[in-house]
Amino acid sequence: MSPTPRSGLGTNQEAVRRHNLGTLLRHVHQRGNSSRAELTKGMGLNRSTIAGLVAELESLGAVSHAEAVGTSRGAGRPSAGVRIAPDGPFVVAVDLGVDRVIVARVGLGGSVLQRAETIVAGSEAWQVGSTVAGLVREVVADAPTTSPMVGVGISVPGMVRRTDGLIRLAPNLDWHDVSFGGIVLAALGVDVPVSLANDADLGALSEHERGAGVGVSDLIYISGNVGVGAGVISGGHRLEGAGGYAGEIGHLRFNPAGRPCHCGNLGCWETEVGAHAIADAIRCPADKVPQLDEVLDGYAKAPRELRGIGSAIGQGLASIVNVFNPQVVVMGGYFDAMYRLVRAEIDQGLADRALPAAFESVSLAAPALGRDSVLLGAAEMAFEPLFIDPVTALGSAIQDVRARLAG
Amino acid sequence: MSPTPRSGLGTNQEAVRRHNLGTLLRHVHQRGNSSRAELTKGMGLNRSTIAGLVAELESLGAVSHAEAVGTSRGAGRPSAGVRIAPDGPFVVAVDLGVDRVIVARVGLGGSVLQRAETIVAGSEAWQVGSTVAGLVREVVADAPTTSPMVGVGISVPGMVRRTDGLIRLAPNLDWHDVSFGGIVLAALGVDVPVSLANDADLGALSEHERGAGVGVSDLIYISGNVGVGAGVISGGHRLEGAGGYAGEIGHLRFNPAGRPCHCGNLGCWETEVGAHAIADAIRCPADKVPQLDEVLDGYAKAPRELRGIGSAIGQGLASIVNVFNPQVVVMGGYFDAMYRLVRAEIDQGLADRALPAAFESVSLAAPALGRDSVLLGAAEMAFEPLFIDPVTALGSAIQDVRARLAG
DNA sequence: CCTCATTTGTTGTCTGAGTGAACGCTCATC
DNA sequence: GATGAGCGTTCACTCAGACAACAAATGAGG
Repeated sequence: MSPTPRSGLGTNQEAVRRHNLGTLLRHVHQRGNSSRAELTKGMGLNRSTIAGLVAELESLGAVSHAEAVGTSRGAGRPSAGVRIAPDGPFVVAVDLGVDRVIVARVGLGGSVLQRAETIVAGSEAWQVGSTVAGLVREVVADAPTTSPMVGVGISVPGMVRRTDGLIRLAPNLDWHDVSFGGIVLAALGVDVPVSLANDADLGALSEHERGAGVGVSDLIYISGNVGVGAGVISGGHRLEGAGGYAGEIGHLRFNPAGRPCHCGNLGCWETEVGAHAIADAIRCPADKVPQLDEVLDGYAKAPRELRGIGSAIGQGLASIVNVFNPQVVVMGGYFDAMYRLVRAEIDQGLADRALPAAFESVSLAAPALGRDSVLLGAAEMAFEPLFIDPVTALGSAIQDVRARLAG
Repeated sequence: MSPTPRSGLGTNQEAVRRHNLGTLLRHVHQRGNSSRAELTKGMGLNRSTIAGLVAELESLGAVSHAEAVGTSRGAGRPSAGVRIAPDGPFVVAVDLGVDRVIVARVGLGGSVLQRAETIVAGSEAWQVGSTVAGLVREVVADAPTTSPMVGVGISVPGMVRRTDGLIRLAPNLDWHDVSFGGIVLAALGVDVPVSLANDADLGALSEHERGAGVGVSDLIYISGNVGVGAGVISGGHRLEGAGGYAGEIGHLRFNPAGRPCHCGNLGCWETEVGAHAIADAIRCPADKVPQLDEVLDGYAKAPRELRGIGSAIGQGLASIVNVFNPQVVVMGGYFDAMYRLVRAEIDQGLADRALPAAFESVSLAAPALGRDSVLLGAAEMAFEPLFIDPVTALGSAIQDVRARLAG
């Protein structure tokens, strides 16, 4: 009904079909299995049009027919079910952490079909790329040969250039200007669409799509890994920035009389609420900092030392809330644990410092997808081309992945 | 070619026509007078389709034919000109300042056809509404009777709720929860679409459309009025936030050991770089604070007292650049003058504190539309429905405005 | 001055996507 | 078991945009 005003391009009817096909598939992806009646209402199109679209997606192998699915509610002939095809398209999601890598095969609907995880040994990019390639081979091992692989989505704890996916800087991996997508592809020996993005951005994406922010068009995912970052969804769109580096909230000025930050400034927010600051406060050894979330989970009650940090989190969030006016702030990474432990301090800090208009409509939330937010966000990103143009995306997807990744 | 993925709705061919008609008109609005050949290239549609669209817009009275417009460049038959109709649709833009109101009648292409301005006497909302209504009557006095008025756009120095245009808080007018749109309509005695928004947001809009940020999809307009705010365009979209209050950068935490801010906190950025801080530094009397930009224009060279403020501006901008990663930052309001005076300090402060990745792609710019940025942004906002659906917008526009506003 | 290539406007036909109405199927309700 | 409601299916219809052919208007070159 409302095509983008910004592209400046006109719409022809080929584009209409693409859009409707993609939108239909997106609906199925979001709701999981659905029915044609639901889709008719959801898309505002005619019954017969929906029938045609579903038929085309069936012939593409993306969805399959299901007789009279679920419990019928009310009178009338039950609507035909539209099910995600069991041997339908999938993506591979990669969550690149500071000390471990998680790889998963994810189907439509966001279901994790297979997963593999390992500790990262060497920190050289090519080593990690080789490790990832091995895990990818693992997770596609049981994929039906008829299932096409649409793409690979990779989450990176650092800044990713949006034009080409170059990793500009991943401080905790000590990577600079690494073309990790190319490295992984080379290690796999195939050519598939690979997309990379910042971990916080992807956390926001998945929580928006199927987590704590469903139906919320303005949300922020605060990522607490070793560094502090944010993914922002505003008006339903990802906030990317000119280069793709938007959301670097860790380096907001917080206390100019504070400690030096690795970025060169004094008293960035990250120096007060980052993993190292928290670890110092609770005397957690430095080598356990990457698992800070698990360490914090070990506490039943908040040690006194964390209270001040809780206030600092709340006060920093206030700036963020003032600037972005989100409806939901999802506390990702170790912020989830922190919010459980020092909720009162965080809430108080936020209430004290946020502007009333922005404060009244915001709420803090735990990630509904738990620790899989970022992983599932990588999957969402990889699926995206499928919802823009299913025919093209499935055309460029690779078939019989198992065989082609054998080497 | 690429309809919005977010709306979730399907596209039917009625919507296609609406979109193409609107997009075509938007092109004409942006480029000013154009030619059918240009539009064919710009929209990626067929020649004959463009011809049909132009014909429909002509019959709607929005554009008119022009034979062989401009200088022909190269061989071939010269393309028919598509001109903005002289008696075409217009909007009324209102720039509500702290101490004055500017009202203008603005035509397609962003041309100011008539303008009126006055000092605001009383600060009661109904008084201001009455004043505005009077100015509106002035600026439509010479409008052709066949020219339809599409709507009224009002810029407000404060927070505007996006759902209904309620002014939640305009600190420098001392307004709380004022339905100013309704007040103006009541004073005018007609019913036209009225839209309100924050001044900084509108500055960003116009600078993006036809100012220093043409072709730039990520820009920030820093508004220096009495308060400090920002309008953000990201990925070509306005950043609004859940309630419409996004961009309140004046209350970013800057110096927790600093002066108290009217918002209740200590050391907000605004307390260091706001109009009152600058006025104090240069010993400008308090009653001249609303005209601080003009006061600053009186300086040929920066007094020493402004240098520290320049650094604070630069350092604060660094936080903003880190968070939004814009390509252009437009220095609106008195920041324009400040940038002329203490450019070195601002640049230095920004360079010192911004992250390299974000810093390398950003540039600061003066508002290309001068002091009309905000006013023209209000016009752009009011025109927006016309580019979404010209037929409907012109249908609900009011004809023969002069007569109907006579009372 | 004439011819040619080039670009665009104009016209009529065609394609294809979504619509809408008629009809039949399947359910819940009484 | 009759009835109504909701849905799938089919087919004719509408209409927006594409496409091809032709006409018109320019600049370049001889």
